[in-house]
Amino acid sequence: MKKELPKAYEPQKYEDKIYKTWEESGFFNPDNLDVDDQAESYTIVLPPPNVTGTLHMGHAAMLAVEDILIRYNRMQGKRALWVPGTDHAAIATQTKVEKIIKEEGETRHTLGRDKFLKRVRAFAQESHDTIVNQVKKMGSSCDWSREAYTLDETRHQAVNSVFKLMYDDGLIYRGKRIVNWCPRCHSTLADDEVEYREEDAKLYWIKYGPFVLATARPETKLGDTAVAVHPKDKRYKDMVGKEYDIPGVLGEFRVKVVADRAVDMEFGSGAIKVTPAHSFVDNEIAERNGVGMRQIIDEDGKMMENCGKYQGMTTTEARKEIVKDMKKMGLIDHIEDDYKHNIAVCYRCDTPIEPLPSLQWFIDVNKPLRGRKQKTENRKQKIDWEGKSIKDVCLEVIKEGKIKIVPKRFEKSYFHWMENLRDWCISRQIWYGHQVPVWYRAGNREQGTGNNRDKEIYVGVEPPEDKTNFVFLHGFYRTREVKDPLNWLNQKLARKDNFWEILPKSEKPKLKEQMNYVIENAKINEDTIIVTHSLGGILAMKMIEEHDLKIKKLVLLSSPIIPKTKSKELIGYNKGNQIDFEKIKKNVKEIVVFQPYEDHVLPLEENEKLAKFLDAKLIKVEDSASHFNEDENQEILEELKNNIWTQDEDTLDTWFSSGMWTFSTLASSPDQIKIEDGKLVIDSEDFKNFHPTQVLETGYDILFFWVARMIIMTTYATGDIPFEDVYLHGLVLDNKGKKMSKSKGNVIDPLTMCEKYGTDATRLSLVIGSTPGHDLRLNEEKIAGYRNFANKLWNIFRYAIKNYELKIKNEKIDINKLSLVDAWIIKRIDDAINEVSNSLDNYKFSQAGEWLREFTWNELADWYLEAIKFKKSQETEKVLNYVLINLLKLWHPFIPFVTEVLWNNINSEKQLIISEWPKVEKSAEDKKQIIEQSNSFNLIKDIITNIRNARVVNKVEPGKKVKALVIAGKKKELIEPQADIIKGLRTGIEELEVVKSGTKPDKAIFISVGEIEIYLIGAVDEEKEKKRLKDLIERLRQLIKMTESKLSDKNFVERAPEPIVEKERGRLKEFKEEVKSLEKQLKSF
RNA sequence: GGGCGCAUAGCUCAGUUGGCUAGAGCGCUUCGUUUACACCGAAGAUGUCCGGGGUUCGAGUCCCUGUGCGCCCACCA
Repeated sequence: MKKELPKAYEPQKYEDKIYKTWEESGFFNPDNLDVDDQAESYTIVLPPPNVTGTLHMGHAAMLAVEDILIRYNRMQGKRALWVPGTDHAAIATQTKVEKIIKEEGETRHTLGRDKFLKRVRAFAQESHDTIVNQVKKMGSSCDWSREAYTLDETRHQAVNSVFKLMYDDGLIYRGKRIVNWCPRCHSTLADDEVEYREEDAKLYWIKYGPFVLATARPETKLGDTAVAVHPKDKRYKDMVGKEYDIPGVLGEFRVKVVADRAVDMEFGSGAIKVTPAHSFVDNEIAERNGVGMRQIIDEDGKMMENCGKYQGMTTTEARKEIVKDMKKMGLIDHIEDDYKHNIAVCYRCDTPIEPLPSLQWFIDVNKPLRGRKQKTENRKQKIDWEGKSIKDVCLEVIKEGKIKIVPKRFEKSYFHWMENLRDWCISRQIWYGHQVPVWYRAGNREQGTGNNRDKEIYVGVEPPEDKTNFVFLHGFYRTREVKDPLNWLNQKLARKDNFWEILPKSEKPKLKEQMNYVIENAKINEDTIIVTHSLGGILAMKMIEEHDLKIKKLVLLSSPIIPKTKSKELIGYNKGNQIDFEKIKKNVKEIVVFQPYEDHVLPLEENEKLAKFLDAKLIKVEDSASHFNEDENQEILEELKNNIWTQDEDTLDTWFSSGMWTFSTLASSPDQIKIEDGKLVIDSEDFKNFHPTQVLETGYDILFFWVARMIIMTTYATGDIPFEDVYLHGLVLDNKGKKMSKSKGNVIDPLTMCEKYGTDATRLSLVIGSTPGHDLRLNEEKIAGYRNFANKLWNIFRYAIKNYELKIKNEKIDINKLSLVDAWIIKRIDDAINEVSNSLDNYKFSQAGEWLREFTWNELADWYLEAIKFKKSQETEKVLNYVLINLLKLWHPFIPFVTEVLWNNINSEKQLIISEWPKVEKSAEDKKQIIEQSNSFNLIKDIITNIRNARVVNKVEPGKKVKALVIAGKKKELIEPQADIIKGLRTGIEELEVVKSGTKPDKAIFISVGEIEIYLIGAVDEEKEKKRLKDLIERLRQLIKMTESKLSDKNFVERAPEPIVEKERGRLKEFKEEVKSLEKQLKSF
C-alpha cells in the first residue's frame, strides 16, 4: 500500500517540528558534521540584529540569503559555520528604554546608573529572546551553541584588549576636539550618526567692524575669534592679517582677518565670522591660521557664564535677545527671511546637534604605524602594516582585491568614504555599552594639590590593582533631617572587595565597645582610608591612638565636636578622652576635614582649629539648608576618588565592539583572548579554523557604519582580513517603493507572512527578483505566488510517491534504454545542477531560483510528468528518482522546510540538510547521446505545442477529437514511437498516422515543424485557417527580409564571426522552406 | 556642490564579455472538473527596451548628451 500525502502542503504543520529535528541533529554545528579532516571551512557571521525590538523584512531577506549560502556550502561537504548573535546597539537601545521610562515619569538620571542599566538589560534580554525565536522561525541554520552578544564577557575582553593595543600603538588618543554633541542625549555622535534636515531660517546681515557679513547664527558672535575671507578675494586683500576691534553686544572684541580657501566668495559678502569652538569648518580655518577658540555654548546647549546676561539661555533664546540688542545698537544691516538651510540633527532623537569642544577618545586614522608586532601564523592574507595608517590599509585591502565587494560599484563609495575619513570619535556619554577601559587617579601628592593634581592614567584590559579600602564610620547621632552622606558615598564608590562600612551597634554605644567592633570587623592597614561623619571621627582617632593603627587617610566630615557642651576644650567626649594629635598625625599620611556649613550649631572655628591641630587640609563646602546635600557630597566624592582608581565613565561607540565581530565571536571565553608580547592572541580552535570568514552579507546601508569599521578593527587586531567577500543586499520596500514603517502602516511583517504562507514562500519572495545592491519591492501577492509554488512542488511529489517507487539512492541508469522524454528531462536536470551551482557560486540567488522554478513547474510538471502518464520506458522510474532527488537537493537551500518534509517521506536514513550537493557525473559519450535524444524530444514538444496552438486558433472545440497525418520523411522512425505522448498531451488527436512521404490531405489544418508536415483532419475552419496561414507567412516573410538584408551586407558577412553568419544562413533557409510549404497549403483552400 | 543607481509588457522585475525574431512572474483575454495540484491546466494578447546623438557589420547591452525618479556623501557660515 503506497502512502499518500495530503492534498495541499500546510507549512504550519511541519515547520517547527522540522527545525527542531535539525537542531537536535546537531548539524548546525560544523563540529558534528561528518566531513574529512581536509574539508574546507565556510564561515558567515550573522550581522547581529540590534536588541531594540523585532525583526523586519530586511532581516528576513538577510537571513534567507545567508541560510542559502550556509546550506549550499554545508551540502558541498564544507565545515559550514554560521555564527549568530545580537548587538547591544548602545545609543539605540538606551534611547528606546528612555522612551519607555519617560511614560513612567522617570529619566535615566532620576533612576540612577545602576537601576537604569538594570532596566536596559531586562529590555535587551526580552528583545533578544524575541529575535532569536524569529531567526529560528525563518529556518536559519545557525550554530546556536556559538551564540554571542556584543556586550558579553568574551566580547568585552576583546574590546578592552584591542583598545589597549591601539592605545599603546598611539592610535587611540584623548583630546579636546570639536565633536558633534547632542544636547538631549548628552553624548557625542560619530560623523555618520548625524543627519541633516532642511529648515526655514533667517539670514542676518550684520555690521561687523569694517565688514558686513551674513550669518544664520548671530548668537555665536560671542565666540568669534576671526574673520575669514578667500585668499583671492580682491575686496578684502588689504585687510588680511590685520586685527580689528569689533563692537558687540558685550562690548568690543578683537578678531584677526585670515585668508582661507574654505571660504566661498559667492556667499554673502564673501567674508565670514569664525567661531572655532562651534563649527567644524571654522575650527579647521582657525587651526590652519593659528587662531584660538572661545567656547560659549555648554553641553546642555546653553550659553555659558562668559556670555554675560545671556548666560543660561538656550541658543535659540540667546539668538532672539542678541538680535534684539544688536538692532538697538544698529549692528544689524538687514535680515533675509526666506533663507533655507540644513541643520544637523541627532539620528536617534532628531535634536539639533551643537558642535562643541569636548574631551573625547579618538582613533587616529592617519597615523603611520611603525614596528608594530603582529601575529603572523594562520593568516590567509598577510597585511603588512609597516609605515601605513589605518586609512592606508583599509584602502589597500579593497584595491588589491583581498576583499571583494558585490556589487562592485560600492567599492567606489567605500574609497570615497575612507579617503575622507576623519579621526573616529569612539567615546560616548551614554551608559549602556562597554565602558572605556581607562582608569584615573590623582598623581602623587607632591605633584599638585586638590582637584588640580595631575591625574595618573591607566589603560588596561583589567582594572588596575588597588589595595585601598574604605572604612566608613557613622556618627552616633543620626537624626532624621541629617542625610546620610556615608551611605551615599559608599554607593557612589561602588567598590566590591575592599570596602567596609561600620555601623554603630546601638544608639548609645560605649566607645570601647565600638572600637572593638571596628577592629574586629574591618581590615585596617596602611592602605585604608577611614571616612567618618560627625562623632565617628572621635571613634576613628581614638582607635588610631589606642591601637596604634597606621592608615593612609582620614577624612572627617564635619567636626566631631559635641555641640551641647560648648566646651572650650577642643575635643571632648565623655570627659577626659582627649586625643593625642601628634600620634594621629604620625600614623595617618593625610588628613582632610570637611566643614559642611557655616551657620550651624557647630562653630566654624572649631573645625578650623581641629584642622590646624591635625595639620589637615580643610575644605569648606557652601552653606546649605541640610547637612551635606548632593552637590557638596560630589566634592567629597571627588576627594575620595582621587585616592583610588576610577574608571572613565564614558562608553565606547557600539561600532567599536561590533567592528570585531568576525573574530571576537570565534572565542568562547574571555581567557581565550590575550595580549602576548604586544600582540593580540585569540587562542581558540575556532579562530584558527574559521577566520577569516568567507562572506559578510549585509545591507548596503551599513557599508560605512559597520563593514568599514570591521575592516578597520580586524586588519588592525589580527593583521588579516575579516572576510573575503562582502555581499550587499538592498532594502526591502513596500509596493510603492517606500520604506516600510509603522507610522505609514505599510509594514509587511515577516512572521505574519510565515504563518500565512509558510516560511519557504516568504524566503523565496525575498530572494527571487532581487539583485545585490538593489532595493526590493515586496507585496503580499508575491509571497502568495510562492506559496502556490511550494504547493506545486508538494503535489509533484504527491503524484510521484503515489505512482512510483521512490528511493533515496540514485540507481545506475542505462542510457541506452531511455525514452526521448527521459533523456530530455535528464538533460534538463543536469543543466539545472550546473546552472544553480554556478549561480550560487557567484551570488546570483535570484537567477538560480528562477531557473529552478522554471524547471520544476514548466518542464518537470508540465512535460515530463504528463508525458510519462502515457509512455514509460524501462528506466522511467529510475530517471524520476534521479530527477526528484536532485531537485530536492537543489531546492533545499532556498526552501528548506518543504524539501526536508518531502525528503523524509521518501527516505528515513539521513536528513536532507546534510545530503550531498548534486554533481553531473557522466561520460562525454553519455552526455552526447543524451543531448541528441533530448533534442529529438524538443522536436516532439514543438509538434505538440504547434498542434495545440493551431487547434485554438481554429477554434476547434476542446473536446473534439481529430485525426492527424504526419509526413515525417527521415524522422518517421523518431516520431512514430512518440505517438502515445503526442496523442496524450492535450492535442485531441485520437488517430495518428506517421508516414515517410505521402499526399497531403485537402482542407486540413496544416502545421509545419522544420521539414515535418502535420495535418489535422476533420476540424478545419477554412477562414480561420487561411488567416492563420497568412499571418504565419507574413511574419516569416518579414524575417526573411531582415535576414536577407543582413546577409547581403558585405560588412556583416566579412566582419561578423563565422558562426554568426552561418547561423543566419541556416535560419534563412529554414524560413524559406517553411514559407514554401505554408503557401502550398494555403493554395489548397 | 560631488558621487552612485534606476528608467524594458498594465504591475514587479530578469536580461552575463554587444549576436534578440526582447523574456519571467503577477495581472488580463479565451477555453478547460483529462483521478498530483483550481494554491490547477491549455492557448493567447500586450513593448518607439526614457529622448537625442555616436561607436560598430550589428546596440536593450558600449560612449556622449538631455529628461524624470531614487539614494549616498559633503555641507551653505
